[in-house]
Amino acid sequence: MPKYKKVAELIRERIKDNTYSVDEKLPDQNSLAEEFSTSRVTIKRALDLLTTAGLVYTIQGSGTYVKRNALLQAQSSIQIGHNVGLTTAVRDEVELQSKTIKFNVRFPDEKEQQQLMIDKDTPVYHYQRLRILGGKPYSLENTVVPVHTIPGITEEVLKDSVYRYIRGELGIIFGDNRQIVRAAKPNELDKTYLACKEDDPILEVEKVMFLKTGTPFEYSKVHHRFDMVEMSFINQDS
Amino acid sequence: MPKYKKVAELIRERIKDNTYSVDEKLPDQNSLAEEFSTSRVTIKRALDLLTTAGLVYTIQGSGTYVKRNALLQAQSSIQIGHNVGLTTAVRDEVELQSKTIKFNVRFPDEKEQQQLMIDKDTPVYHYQRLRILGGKPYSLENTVVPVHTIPGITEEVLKDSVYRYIRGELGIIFGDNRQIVRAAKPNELDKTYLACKEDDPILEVEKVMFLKTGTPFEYSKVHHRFDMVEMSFINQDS
DNA sequence: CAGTGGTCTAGACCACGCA
DNA sequence: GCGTGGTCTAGACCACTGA
Repeated sequence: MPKYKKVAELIRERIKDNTYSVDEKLPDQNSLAEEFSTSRVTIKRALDLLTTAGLVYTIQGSGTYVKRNALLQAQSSIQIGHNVGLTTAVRDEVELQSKTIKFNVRFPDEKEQQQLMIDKDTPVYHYQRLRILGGKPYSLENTVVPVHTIPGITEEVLKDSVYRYIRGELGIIFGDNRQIVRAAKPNELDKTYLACKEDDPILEVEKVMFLKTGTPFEYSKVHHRFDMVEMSFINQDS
Repeated sequence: MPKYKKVAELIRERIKDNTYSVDEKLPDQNSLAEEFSTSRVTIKRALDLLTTAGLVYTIQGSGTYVKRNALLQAQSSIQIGHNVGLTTAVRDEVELQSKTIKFNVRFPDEKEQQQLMIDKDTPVYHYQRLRILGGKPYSLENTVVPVHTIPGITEEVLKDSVYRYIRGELGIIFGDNRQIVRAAKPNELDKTYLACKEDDPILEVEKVMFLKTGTPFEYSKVHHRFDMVEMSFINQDS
């Protein structure tokens, strides 16, 4: 682990155990550089990490301060980018299952061509899966994946995790993803598989996943039961 | 503007106008340093910016490459952190209005105390506003703000923009915000003010806004008409 | 093994906050 | 004007890729 990350980790510990407490000013960068036997540039990089993580803020000419809400963020070690995700309103010990409703290969429609940056003659996998948590269905996935980007998807793979297959078996590295979230009315499939009543809303998530190289490799629309899933995220300041 | 930002901006231009095209390798950092009459460290910082912005990716030992989907991001100049927001499914020329339904001062309930990090004796403003776009109501805000953090809110301020008041009049700097998004059934207020039918879903956004210092200054729950608002965001890779 | 990106240093100068 | 953070440099060493 590079030194600037180590230093950031050490300072994070100090914030967590109140060595540097909320609203307090940290020692100046020169002092920190001396204490950690490093250069000021390295200290600056460490503090930048902590700033991005939402633990501290700096005022040029004044100093570096611990944020009022730092302790909320200080628990886990430094991980940025992982700040968005689905939260199921359920405990951990519950069993997660998948049931494949549909699995075939076809050509993409226009929207899929555009989102996946492929032409109309590029074959895609198309599958629908029902996700079940503790015996209760909670979301219905509808996914399209270009065959030439992620080859070798089988019903076996779908029973487990597709992402684990991509990362583990194929050794492919993920990149960004773009999502759009809406509220929607349930369609016939939702009523059938998610046991939605006529007036139960759906949380719809439309998503495009990219590889590190910027190649889109998955376009999906997922319908979630409104009473089992919510999405949370953090907006960084600019 | 610092040099590393200028360099980043110049490289972004080159990607945009195809001087460096998709999937292509950029010149190595030493060459770039020479060309821009700067040091390699500065080039590295510029490339880091572009990486964060999703335009390029690097492979140690190999080089820096333009992402396949770089052009989508290359249009606007470099702005990170602004990647999450509400999108109204409407054009620009339409008029935006606010109608204040309720405005008073009271003490916070338990949830509000916790979210705003205040105790039960700290007075808060509480207001509800209907947002109207081109004559059509599209969202209903329910907002709580501690009086001692943002003093001087009036009905006049509510008619305009509260954020403009905070930033402009009070000169206070915003920081992060945390949001949770859900689908929900409409309540009586929604039916009255948003003209929701019984089976029209609601997109509910619960949000806490923080100052740069980490002090929470606003806790809100906003109900959006499902057919007028969606939320989009980008997840960075880690 | 040559080329490339990732990290680190010591020292310098600038911009800003604050008294 | 002093103390602080923000930027920049030249040079060095290391880690990794790929021929």
